[in-house]
Amino acid sequence: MKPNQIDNAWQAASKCEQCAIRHLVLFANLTKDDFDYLHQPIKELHLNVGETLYNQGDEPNALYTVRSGLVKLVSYLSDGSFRIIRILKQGDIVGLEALDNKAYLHHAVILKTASFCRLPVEDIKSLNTHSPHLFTQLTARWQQTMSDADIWLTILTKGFAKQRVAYLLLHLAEKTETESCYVPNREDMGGILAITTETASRIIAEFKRDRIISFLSPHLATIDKKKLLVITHGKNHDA
Amino acid sequence: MKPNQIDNAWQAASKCEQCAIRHLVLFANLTKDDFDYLHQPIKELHLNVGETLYNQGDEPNALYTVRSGLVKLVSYLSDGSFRIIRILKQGDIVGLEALDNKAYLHHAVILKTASFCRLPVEDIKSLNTHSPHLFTQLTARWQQTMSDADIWLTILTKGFAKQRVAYLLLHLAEKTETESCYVPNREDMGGILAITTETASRIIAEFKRDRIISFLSPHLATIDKKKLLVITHGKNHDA
DNA sequence: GCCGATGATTGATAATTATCAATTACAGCC
DNA sequence: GGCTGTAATTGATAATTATCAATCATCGGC
Repeated sequence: MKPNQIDNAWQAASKCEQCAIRHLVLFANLTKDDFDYLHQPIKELHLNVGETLYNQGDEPNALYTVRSGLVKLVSYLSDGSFRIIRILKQGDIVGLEALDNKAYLHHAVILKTASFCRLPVEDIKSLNTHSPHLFTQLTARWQQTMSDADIWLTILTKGFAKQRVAYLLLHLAEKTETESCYVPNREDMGGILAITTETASRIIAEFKRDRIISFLSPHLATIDKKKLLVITHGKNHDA
Repeated sequence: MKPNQIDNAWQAASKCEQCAIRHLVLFANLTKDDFDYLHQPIKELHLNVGETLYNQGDEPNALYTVRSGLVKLVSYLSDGSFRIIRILKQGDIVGLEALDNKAYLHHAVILKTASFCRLPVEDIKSLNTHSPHLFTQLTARWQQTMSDADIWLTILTKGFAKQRVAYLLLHLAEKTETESCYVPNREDMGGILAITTETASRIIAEFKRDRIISFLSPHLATIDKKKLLVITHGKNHDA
């Protein structure tokens, strides 16, 4: 290793330590010594809406921490249709499967302009071998991913399309700090909820008429959580 | 530690090393030395159909390897309905969330008489800290769990009830060594596919009439994979 | 062999959703 | 401002599924 490479790594490390969202990310409980095992500087990536972080089947050599923005994980089925497997937000890890040296399982596509930290697989592995601090976080991340998958299953599963849309909006609202909430386009909502674009559109249109949702911009809206919760719970018998 | 405890651990360890399905399980690539870190003997558990390995919310102090049988992971929703999150078979790990010290996320209920190895969380953690061999396997297991969850999502997601039932049967057939395949009762099929018991029943009855499935016993049947695959792909326009 | 209980099946009907086909809204661009 | 392409919405209809309600099978126990 050349000295300047090490310097770079150190720089990156010290940057990591000062990271504003460090409490949210994989490196949350590393010590200063642990950063020695990062042999490359941690690079930051910026991507715009519609761009791709990686594709299904790509050889995985890094995982990514979402610093800001939103990312969807998309899986294409044999019949050409697609499903959205999960939506990831600040602090989430994308591409955890890289650690298992398997090809990426999904396409990772930007929904809302996003920035990432790129964590090379080899560094993560060596860090894990030499220091025990990462393991706890990795465990927590896997855990997080699994329970997210469970929530996704629940959304898909619970009741009729209208209830599912309501549940999805509430779930998306949890992913935002502010009062406004990201609303996917109708096709993507269909891809998440296993309904057609038209059904998604009809329901959102109805919600708009009922003042349950108000759009501030094409993909940003405020929602009436109380009403949505009622809808989630079952059928409401009012006009 | 008392000598006899150590002896017990060693015994268990040497048993693990001779385990007939060791290539399938979490300890697949441990060395003899690694087993030193198991401070309790690995206990084996046998449970019958309908019995519970653990309940949602239980304090988790162990994970389990399925040695034989089938287990369903069940999650109850706020409205009293339930969903089956996954079905686990030989070699799979149950209760991986225990490593994160979180309560178990599901109920684990026996579908087909099963035996388990009980792996205490503390042992797994200490083993992981002291030896690098477990990490690879744990990674692989998490990975496995995630891609299983993906498949589950796909099953739930792809097309109409009939297609989903077909897909489920094919998936269950993969979980069996023999030609015959475990078929859940209609209520459980509903819990997996997010359809009603009646719909599940109608479809299975139709499959029976069409000789796509033939029951050998209430929960065991041979299936015509080719026909099921056709159904999976979309609608078939024959009587 | 009979009984009771549980699960599976079937029927009739209403509610929900997909499908096909326009139409409308809107942003970007010349 | 008009044009164009994309996304959203709406309508009409058929297909699918839920719901409610019986009926049928089967298995264990007596």
